[in-house]
Amino acid sequence: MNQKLPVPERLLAAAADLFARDGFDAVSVRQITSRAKANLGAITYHYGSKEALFHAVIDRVGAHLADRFVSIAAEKGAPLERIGRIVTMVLTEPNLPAPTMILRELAMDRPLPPPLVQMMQRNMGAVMGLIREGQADGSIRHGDPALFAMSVMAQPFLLRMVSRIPRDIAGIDRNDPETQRKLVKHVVTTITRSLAS
Amino acid sequence: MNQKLPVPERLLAAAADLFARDGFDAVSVRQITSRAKANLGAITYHYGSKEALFHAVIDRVGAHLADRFVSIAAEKGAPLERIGRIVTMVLTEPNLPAPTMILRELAMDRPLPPPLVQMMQRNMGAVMGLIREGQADGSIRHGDPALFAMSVMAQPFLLRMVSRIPRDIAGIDRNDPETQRKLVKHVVTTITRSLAS
DNA sequence: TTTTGGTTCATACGTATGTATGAATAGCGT
DNA sequence: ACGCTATTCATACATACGTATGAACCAAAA
Repeated sequence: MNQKLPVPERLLAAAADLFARDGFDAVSVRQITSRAKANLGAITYHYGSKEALFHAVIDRVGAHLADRFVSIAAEKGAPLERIGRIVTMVLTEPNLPAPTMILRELAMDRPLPPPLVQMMQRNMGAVMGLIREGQADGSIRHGDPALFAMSVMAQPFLLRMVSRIPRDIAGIDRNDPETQRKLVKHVVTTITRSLAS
Repeated sequence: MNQKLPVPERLLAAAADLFARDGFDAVSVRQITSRAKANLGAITYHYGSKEALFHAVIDRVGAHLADRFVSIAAEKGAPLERIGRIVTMVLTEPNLPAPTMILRELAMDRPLPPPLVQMMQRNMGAVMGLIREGQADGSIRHGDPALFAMSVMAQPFLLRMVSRIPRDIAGIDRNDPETQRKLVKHVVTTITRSLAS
């Protein structure tokens, strides 16, 4: 890690790595400060608490994902085509901890971190906008845009984690580039077919 | 809780409730034994360790879910129709902690509990069987049954957690029975359309 | 040069953790 | 009634946790 970064940035980066991989409960303050090469008290001093740092991480990775959604949604192309690009991005972007962190937080029975709610709002907004546009031009069938948006995101978010499943069960090896390409094509096709009029 | 149950069963039930809600890391041995009205040492005595108890819980809830999958897959009806029933079951069955626990474990960067792998194997097997049957009779389009099965499960597994998302973002309130029915209909339709030939 | 405020440090604290252990208890079989 | 095994109990242990704190340090401003 770049020692030249100021301590708050190093803490954020270390926390992002560890929280993305292991989740809030399984990561300790000592692990984060050790990885960031900072003092044990640095988290409390700069962020106030472990939880506040966690929210800062969610804000950082969430904003990044939402930016990508909004950015692709604003590109040229048919609505379904742009939805396909968003789905491809979620499935193929290498450093993208947000989907896993979202799923993990959704699976916990505790209040969602506010930055996560904000990010989901932007993501849903971007996808719902595309769906409404497609419904207006007749390329997407009628239905509740919110439900459609949830369905669009379910597959890529979950199938990003397919590499976690033993190969002989998932039937695919996501570390194989050809299989990865096939998976992306499959997901995009499946989503496109379910939305098209 | 039924005090009449033997201690191992009470521990399993208490652990199932707590692990389902909060996940392995956030639940303590003391919380489980307190809820089960058992002694602090009971977990180590009967199960060997906290982790072993966790695996026993996964085995219990995983076997239950897999049984439901296999049972519905074996019913009468067209393959797509039975897939629809499986999806409906996942979305509507009230006491079904397995989907959330699966997602949570998939979102962690640690080895999957063996009982979870076994359960996924049975679930995938049941759904893939239906897909192959549908492809054989021409009702389901050609494609990799494993990929199709993953896609089938992605939406219901994830959309079970929609109630966790603030209503004005998800656009739906799953506590409202009419919205719940609409959600189920939407998911079944979406999946059916994406599979149909 | 001195002062000031931000930052880092080493240490401490109270609380919590999972596991271990020897003693006590209970129930079953002989 | 006795012996044995399973089970439960209360307590202890070593370790770990997040947060707090006063001291030390550093850089910028006066």
